[in-house]
Amino acid sequence: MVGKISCEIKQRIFDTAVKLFARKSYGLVGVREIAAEASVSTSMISYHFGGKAGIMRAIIEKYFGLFKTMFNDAVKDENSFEENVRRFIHGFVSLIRTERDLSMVWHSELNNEIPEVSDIKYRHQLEMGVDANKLLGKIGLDFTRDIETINIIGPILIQMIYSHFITGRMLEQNNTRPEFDDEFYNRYTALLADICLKGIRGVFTMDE
Amino acid sequence: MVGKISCEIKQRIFDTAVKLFARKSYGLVGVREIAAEASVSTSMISYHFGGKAGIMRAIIEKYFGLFKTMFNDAVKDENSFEENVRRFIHGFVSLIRTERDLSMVWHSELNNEIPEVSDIKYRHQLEMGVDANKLLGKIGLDFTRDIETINIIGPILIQMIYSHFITGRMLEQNNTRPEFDDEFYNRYTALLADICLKGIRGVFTMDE
Amino acid sequence: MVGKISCEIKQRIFDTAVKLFARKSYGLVGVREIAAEASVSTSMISYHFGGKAGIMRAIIEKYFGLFKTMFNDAVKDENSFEENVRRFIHGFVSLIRTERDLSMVWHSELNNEIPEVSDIKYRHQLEMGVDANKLLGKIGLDFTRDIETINIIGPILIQMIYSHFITGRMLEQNNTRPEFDDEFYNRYTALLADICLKGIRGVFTMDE
Amino acid sequence: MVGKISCEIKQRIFDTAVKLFARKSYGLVGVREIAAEASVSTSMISYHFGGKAGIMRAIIEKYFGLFKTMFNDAVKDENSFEENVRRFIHGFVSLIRTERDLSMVWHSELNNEIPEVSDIKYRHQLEMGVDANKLLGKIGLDFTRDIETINIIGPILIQMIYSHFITGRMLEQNNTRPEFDDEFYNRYTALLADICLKGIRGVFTMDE
DNA sequence: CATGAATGAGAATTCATTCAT
DNA sequence: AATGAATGAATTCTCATTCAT
Repeated sequence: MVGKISCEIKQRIFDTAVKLFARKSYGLVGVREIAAEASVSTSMISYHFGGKAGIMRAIIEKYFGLFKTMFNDAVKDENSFEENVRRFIHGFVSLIRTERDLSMVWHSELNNEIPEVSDIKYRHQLEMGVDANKLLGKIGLDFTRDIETINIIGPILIQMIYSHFITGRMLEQNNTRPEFDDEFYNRYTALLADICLKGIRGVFTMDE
Repeated sequence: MVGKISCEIKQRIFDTAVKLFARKSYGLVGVREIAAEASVSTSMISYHFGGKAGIMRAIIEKYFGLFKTMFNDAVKDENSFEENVRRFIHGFVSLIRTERDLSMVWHSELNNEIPEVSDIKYRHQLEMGVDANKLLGKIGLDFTRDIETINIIGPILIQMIYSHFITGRMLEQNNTRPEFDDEFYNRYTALLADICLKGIRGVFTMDE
Repeated sequence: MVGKISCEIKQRIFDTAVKLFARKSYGLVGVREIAAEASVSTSMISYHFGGKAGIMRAIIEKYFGLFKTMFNDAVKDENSFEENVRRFIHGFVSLIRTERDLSMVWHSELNNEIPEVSDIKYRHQLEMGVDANKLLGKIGLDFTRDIETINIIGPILIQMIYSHFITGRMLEQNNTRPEFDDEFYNRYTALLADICLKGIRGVFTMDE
Repeated sequence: MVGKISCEIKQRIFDTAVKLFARKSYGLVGVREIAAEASVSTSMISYHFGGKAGIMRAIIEKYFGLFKTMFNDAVKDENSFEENVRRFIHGFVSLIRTERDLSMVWHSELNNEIPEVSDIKYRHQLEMGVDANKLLGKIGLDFTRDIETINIIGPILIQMIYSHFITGRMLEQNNTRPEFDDEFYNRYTALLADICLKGIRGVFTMDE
């Protein structure tokens, strides 16, 4: 089973690596650091994952599995476009919150050229394109004609949803230290959906 | 002047580093690689930038200077909110296109913990918050009351604008290899502005 | 019995190790590689041979046992010098052909300093000196007086016989890919004996 | 220039590696050991030779250059076959004596599969075949018809000449510790030539 | 200004072996 | 008898930096 991790040590390495990669990026984290933080011997990384890149592969597989499950739970043919958008955004935000480090690693390594990993990245990205079409198709787009628009809007959606988390640490470092609780994320999710459906100004006309 | 690089070798190092960092991330690029690609001796990096991190500092300074210039050119008090949004998006897209590698480095290193660089990152991020407020203030937001919304919408805007470039390489690898010319970026800019102002569906009601 | 291996797994490890050592040398083959190729667990090597060096010891013991048997079968007091030389060469070539990998390992590790193995190597080399004397003594040499000549000719004989096998792989890689069948080895054996008995030119005066 | 080594440290690494490889084989010697014995930093090996295998490549190149020079000095078209054989043997023995470790490394790695080095080994072996033909051609061999014989006798010659050095250390370890001086090597060279020209028994009929 | 040899710390990985099962 | 997870030492190699020239 993809992403299934049986051994306890293997899991600890995986979790630690995800945490460190999220904070410092793949290239700036060493296997010694992961091993030390996970309290295992360095050789265990090669033993269980076949090397540092192997952890990255596992991370991408794991993330994609979660994304797919989330997507299939959220987006249904029988729903309206608006409902699908809201449910997708909600599901995506929940996924990022639940697996924040994992999600951030996936996102920040999107653009990194790591040869050993590029094959599975490529495969998953193709599948995400199919998903995007399924979501946006409801709006009445013709995939063959409007492929450019789909290829633009899909990424926009993803980046919008991620936006808070990308700048999250930055805000945490600043003097304004807001609390990011369930309440906040409800507002965040609603805001995203409103912008998608009505534009920025729509957010405020609705509020007032 | 900020970001001004006088010496020709220094400039070559800078440009090469930007190109490589954009492709492979800061942590995965070594000084030897930069020096070789720039056809200079490795010691020149320490000499001109005081080390690898020094290049990163220069990159961030340079990017921020360009951003600030762009912002001040685009966003004016005398313009309407809609006009400011459109001009900002246009200016931002143009900046990213003109200095694509530089922009990608800035963006992808946003979340990376590089101790030697974190101080200037922090300072600049604060200033961008001020800018965001200036842009969104036109919509009638009260900075003191709606700070959360501003802190959410600002990043959303940035990520939306970046979205195409983040997934750009991915698209280039896929079988669909669209041409990204001026025409395309006009459509892209308009699309972004429309989504901001009217929501996703608004994009299509306008088209038809 | 020396060299006798009872357990089936132990035998598989031994054979695989011989094969790999012959191809890549003792120092360049790891226990993991042997275990994998033999489809056994790595720990079996320590279990059955007490470690990697233990395999080498077993190899040397095995080879020496075969050599001794061959020698005693080939060289008899009642034979003439010429007959003994021819029979010895024939037996030696047959031995190398039958146990080619084993023979190559023995030969190529002749000069390698492997501390854990040097004691048995030393003991066997002494015995081979005795054998050489027995063979060459027939020619009328006085062991006590002509020991230097014996110590020279013995090794010469061995290296001559091995010569084809040492350069065998080289020839196989070259464009000329001769077939090495029984016919060939008959010619090879005769040629060796002729050189020993008559010199290089003698080979050709006989042919014509 | 092939084999030319300018830097003093590079030379020290080379010499030390040759010494250690000769004693323990390529696979059993580590770069740390070489560096320590040569009193240089470990990284110098990668710096100057591009890695451990690079030393091996340099060794093979160096040896082949010396061999070629020796061969061209010794074997002349105007000489008789016998003279060429004697001069070749003499030159070869001198070469091995002068560059004993180098020669032993070349010889003992003949059969080792070191992927990074196999290309140059292959190239040199081809050229040695050409040399062998030149030497033996004088005896009246037809290269196209007698290629098999040449391919057999060439290696035999090499192994005969090497034989003393291959078993040399062995003899040194034994209780009989003969002195190997110029006198000895004169006898050794003559013996080899006599065997080549007259066979083993010829050695003694001449002596007596 | 610019070089490139040199460094030592640190990188990832592989090693042979052990040990609980 | 056999396994395979686990280890820690040792492997080769790369790192960013320094320094004499």
